Amino acid sequence: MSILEYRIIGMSLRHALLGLLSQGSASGYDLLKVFEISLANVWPATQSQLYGELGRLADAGLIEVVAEGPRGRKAYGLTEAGMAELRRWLVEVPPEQLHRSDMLLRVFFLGVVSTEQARAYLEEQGAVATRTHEHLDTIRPIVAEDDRDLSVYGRIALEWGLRFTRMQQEWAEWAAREIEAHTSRAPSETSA
Amino acid sequence: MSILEYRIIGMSLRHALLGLLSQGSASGYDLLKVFEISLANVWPATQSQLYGELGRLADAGLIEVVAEGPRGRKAYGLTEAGMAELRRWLVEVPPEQLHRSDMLLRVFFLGVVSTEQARAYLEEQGAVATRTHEHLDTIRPIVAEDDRDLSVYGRIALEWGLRFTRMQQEWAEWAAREIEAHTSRAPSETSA
DNA sequence: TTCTGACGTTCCTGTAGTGACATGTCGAAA
DNA sequence: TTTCGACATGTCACTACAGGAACGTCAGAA
Repeated sequence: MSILEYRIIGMSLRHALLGLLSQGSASGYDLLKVFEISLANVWPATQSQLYGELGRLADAGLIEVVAEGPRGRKAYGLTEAGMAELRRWLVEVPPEQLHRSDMLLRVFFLGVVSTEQARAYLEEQGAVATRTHEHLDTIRPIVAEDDRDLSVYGRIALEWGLRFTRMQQEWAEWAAREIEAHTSRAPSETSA
Repeated sequence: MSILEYRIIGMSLRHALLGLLSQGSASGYDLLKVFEISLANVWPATQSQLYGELGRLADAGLIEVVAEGPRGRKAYGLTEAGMAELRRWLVEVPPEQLHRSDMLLRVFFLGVVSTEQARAYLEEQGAVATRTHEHLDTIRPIVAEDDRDLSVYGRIALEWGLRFTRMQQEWAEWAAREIEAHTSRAPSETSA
């Protein structure tokens, strides 16, 4: 049996923009703020990427300028074709199951530092996860209170974050214990 | 190019190579096989990236050619400087906490498809996670049996995968139920 | 009035990542 | 002997991404 086979179908910035515009028209600047705040942990994007992509989407007829404002502001809205593309992506294109994981890569090579350093590293990771988890927990009531029709998806995304951070935290603790157990069974020279 | 002007922020392909070479010398072709098989879901890399990076690492003095074989084969090994850099990266450089998540991005916009489609999507995600989990579970005894000194880190990485997939699966089931509950409370028109 | 700061877009440079193609060596089979 | 497939490295063009400089507009404060 071969290791998982998957295809990487990139370009989700495009669909992030379509998704945001499906919830109302906005300018590049507006969208940039959304990326800086609410979408930062999900799909970070920079201004140079964003404006470029908006231009390409407009050329492709997926979005169009629906209003112009002061200072050259252009508000974009989704076209029919854009909405169709968004739906198609959501339903038909399989999501990426796995992505590059800096952390996992490190774990593969933790053996080259001392056991003590490896344990300290994992404890730090657990602590970071705990902090993030607590932060998410803080904003949970705020999201829950927002009872617009769509907010169920906001809650689902938040819950993912909560579960992910808790998992990471428990894993880090388990891993640190595992290293300790391994060390006491077979004490190796501290190699760094 | 001197080591001084060599940038070391981000770019974990570099450290993946150093990590692999820390476990024994290997040629570009050997390393490519490792990326295709065991490192595929952690840090995918292509051949064009790999050979280029090997050249740059050699120029920077972090690795060196330790043997030459037939068909122009060059086996690389880690230098002292390379090992030092690997240790530095592991211990000093903080890992990225968050990365792009295609899946979460989709959840944010699930509202634009019908409730039925959204539920189906989440169930599919749960099923995929379950399959991956089962696959990982299958290879668990193989990893456990390999009792070299370093294998504890292999086990830790595997455990991360197991916990991650279980978390994802439980979350998808929870989310599907959540959507169902939301729908029965406030039945909305199927919008697609 | 002038200055400042937020708004808003455009462009630039450099690096990272992808897929395809080009080049060549070698062993074994037909 | 020819040919084919695995081995092995190298290069190319293109896209994605990051960071920021440059530039103009407008509202309100000093």
